[in-house]
Order: sequence, then structure tokens, then C-alpha cells
Amino acid sequence: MLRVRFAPSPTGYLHIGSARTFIFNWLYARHNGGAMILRIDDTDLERNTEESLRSIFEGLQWLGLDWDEQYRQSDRLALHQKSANDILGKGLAYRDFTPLSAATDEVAHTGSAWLFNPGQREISKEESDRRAAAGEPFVVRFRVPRGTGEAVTFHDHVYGPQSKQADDIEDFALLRSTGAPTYHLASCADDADLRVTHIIRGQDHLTNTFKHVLIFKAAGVPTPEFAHLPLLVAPDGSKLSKRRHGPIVSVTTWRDGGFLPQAYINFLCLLGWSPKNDREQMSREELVQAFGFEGINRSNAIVNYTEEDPFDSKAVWLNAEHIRTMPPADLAAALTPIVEAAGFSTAKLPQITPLIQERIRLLRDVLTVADFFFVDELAPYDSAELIPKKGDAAMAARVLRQALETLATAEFTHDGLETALRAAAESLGIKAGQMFEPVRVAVCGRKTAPPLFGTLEVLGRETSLKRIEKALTIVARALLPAAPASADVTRNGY
RNA sequence: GGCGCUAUCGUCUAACGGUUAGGACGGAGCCCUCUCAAGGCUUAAAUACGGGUUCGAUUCCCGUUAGCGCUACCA
Repeated sequence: MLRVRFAPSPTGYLHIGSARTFIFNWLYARHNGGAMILRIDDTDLERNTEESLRSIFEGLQWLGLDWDEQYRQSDRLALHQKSANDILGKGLAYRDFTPLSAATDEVAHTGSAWLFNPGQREISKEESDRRAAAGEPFVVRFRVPRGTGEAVTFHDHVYGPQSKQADDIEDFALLRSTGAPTYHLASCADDADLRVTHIIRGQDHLTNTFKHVLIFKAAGVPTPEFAHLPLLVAPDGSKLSKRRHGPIVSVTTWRDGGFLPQAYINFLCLLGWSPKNDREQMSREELVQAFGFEGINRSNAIVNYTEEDPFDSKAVWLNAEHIRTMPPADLAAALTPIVEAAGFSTAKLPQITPLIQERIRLLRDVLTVADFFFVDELAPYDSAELIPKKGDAAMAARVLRQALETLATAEFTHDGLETALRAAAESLGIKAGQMFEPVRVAVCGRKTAPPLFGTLEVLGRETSLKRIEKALTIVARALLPAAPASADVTRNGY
């Protein structure tokens, strides 16, 4: 049975890179009918926060991907300690009694790589046991084989065969002086105990894997398969961090920015993985179907963003593609919480949605693209906006008066409105566009808006007429001769 | 410093050792059109550098350069 795990440590919000690691693990599990394990790696008591834990679950919940089993490392300390003591008992690890301060000084002053503290490896079992029993503090270190010329090797499903001289690996810690396990030990002990068959994680763990292979061998358990993922980095190539790159590294920022989870997952998958057939927009099912280690890339991928454009343009495009191709009813449902949060009624959303579906790229765009459907009173706009191309204020006034008359009796359907308004334009002897433009501005408050007939239909006769009347008064004011008495008004008007 | 990994358009990427180096986003232009979108068409834009191996290297090998990672009693 294939088993994979995602093991975040609750020391921050859910990071975009972590989300992708989760997604790749999930895809691999689902593609192969395996089990997905969520393990909270909370062995660093000092840095763990409940807030962070909440944020991780919040992010995963939004992605909408499930898992089959869930564990918390802090519940499993006994297992970790037993594992470390087994290795110690076999003589494959040793106690290091070097005081913490002395050790750090050593590291700081040494120019070359630190490998182990002098003298500690040679302490006899008897002396070691005696000093430990006497209460002297120590850390348990792995006894990395030295001077034997042997290499630690493993095969990575993404990076291929990996090898490193044991002599280049330092005697890393297994247990701290508090008795708490280190990440390396806890991670391996749990992976073994949970029978994880494939470890899929960030490439930042590639060199740690040599240590892990050593631990698995020492523990006498089968070594899992490995697949390391290229990292997600900032445009300057540096690691994405909240401090340097801001909220863009947090999954919730994308959620709040108006991304569909499916589109976000789709985008993340395309960063460092390719289906190799030029497919871009893919559903969750298609991703599960297509996913495999063969498509994973080896070089880091940049998440493109700028101050002005916080979201990668490809992510935005992909989101728009998903929005355009989803059933309107689903889109309306996705839009509902956003419209509600803005304090508007969602009653007309089902009719509004088809009009904006191919015009919004992020869900929150509904608030800027369809605002005029929701408000009672249009925001003030410049009277000049009402003047049609190659026309003047007088033409605008004529158009609006005609529109008032036409719309008072026209059938309020898309086709009925189109016929009526086109006929109205003809009767005025102007181009259709010259007719539509003032009406559009009158009912939408701006020139850029969804198609006019559908818009009028959704707005309804009453609101449409009211807004056109209002526009007419605005034009009429602009048409007033510039009499001395109204000079001030005119000047202020502009 | 030591060790490890990586290197194709601005970005994401494709290319059994043989292609006019392909696609997508973004950019530019044109078409369609009631505005905006969407859609269609066109276009600019890349194999980091230097050596090999080979009839032939984006592809294999070596070196250089650059970037990233690890080098903690963090994960």
C-alpha cells in the first residue's frame, strides 16, 4: 500500500510552497490509490503556535483536498525516544557531553565545516552511561562512519542517483539535551512507524536525506522512496519569505484575493511540473490522472509578482479560465459570500453572473465590475461621460429623452431592448453606438460595462428609467448657457 | 569556506543526439464588435559561457560563471 505524508510544522501560516508540496503528495496518492497522511511536525515547542496550526488547517480546508490519516508529532515523543535509544544501544550513536555554549563557539570560530566535537565519539560506553546517570547533560549524536571511504547513496525520483561521502556529513543530533527529539530523528521515526512509502518534499531537504538514509539504516527499517520538489522562489531567485516578500507567500492571501481553489491548485501544479502535452487548464481529476514524477522539473520556479501586480499573471489568467468555464450557478455560489461581505443583496446574482462571467478574472472583481447592479444610487460621474462619440451635450440630451420614451414601453428582454433601441437610434438619425453610449453611462455610471441589453434587462424598467432621468438632469445642467449668475457653478462644475 | 543541487524566450515550460528550438502567460499589432471583455489572426522574444565526445549537440562529459540548498541541541 502506497503511503505519502505532508508534514508541516506549525511555525507560521500555510506557505505557498507548503501548499504545493501538499498538492503533489495528494496527487501522487490519489493517482496511485494510496493513502495521504497529514502529520503536524511540532517538535519545536518554542516556535509552535496554535494560531499557526489554525492557519494551516484553514488553508488546507480552502484547497478542498482531503487526507486519510492525521497525527501530531508531539503525541509521539515516546516513539522518537525509543528509536533514538535503540540506535544508541547499537552503538550507532553516542552521547556528546560538550556544553552548549562551547559547541556554538566552536562552530563560530571554525572556518571549515564542523563535523563533530573532539573527544566525544571516543568516550566508552561505561563512562558515557555513568556520566548520563550522574545527570550530566548531553545530546545524542549519530555516529557517522568516518575514514572508511564509504558513500551514502539513494535514488531520487526527480533528481536521480544521489551520493555523498560519509566523511562530509557531520555527526548530527538525534536527541537534544532536553531529551526532545530533533527534526531528523522524529521525522524518520514517524515515517518508519507510519509506514510511509514515498517521501515527497521540498528540495531544501535533498541534502538532509543523506542523514535520513543513515537513520533508517541504523534503525533497521526499510528506506522509503524519495522525490524532491524544486523550490518556489521570488522573482529575484531568493527563497519566498513573509518578511521579505509579504503576504503573497500565504495561501490565504490568494484565497482572499479572489482565486478559485481549483485554479490555484492548477497554477501551483504548473510550477515545477508539466503534463508535457501543452495542457494548461486542468481540472482536479485531470491533474490526478496526469500526475507523475516524470513530469517534475529540477530547477526552481519563480512565482512572479510585483508591487502593483501582486498575483502572478499566469495564475490570474488561469483563474479567469476556470471562472469562464464553470457552470454559472457554481460561479454565482462562489461570488455570493463576497457580495454579501460587501453588504449587498445577492438576489439578482444569478442573473448578473452570466453578464460578468467572462469579464472577471478574480472573484472579487465582481465588486468593481458589477457594482452598479447592487447600489441604489450611482456614484457621481462626469457629465462629459454621457456625450457620445462625434456628438455633443445636445445629442446626449436627445438620446436620453428618446431612451426614456422608448424604454417606457419597450419589452424588457434582451432582444426586445435591442430592437427598440436600434429603432430609436434610427429615428434620431444617429449611429447605434451613439445611442447606446449615453444610455450605458446613464445606467452604469461609466463607459466600460457589460453588454447593454442584458444589463438593462437585469436592472429592470424602473431602475433604468430612474437613472436615465437623473442623467438627463445632469446633461441639462451642462447645457445651461453660461450666464453671469451661474458662472461660479459652471467653474465648480468642472 | 565545505558539501550538494540547478541553468531553454521577461515568466511557466516542451523538444528518443537530427525540429525553421514548440506551447502558454505577459507585451505589440490587426480582425470581430454597442463599450469592456471573450474569441480569431499576426508579431517580437530563449538554449549562460568555454572546451570536448560525435557525421551531428538544447540534449552526453569536463571546466567556468551564476543561482539555490544544507552545513544548529530549527524544521
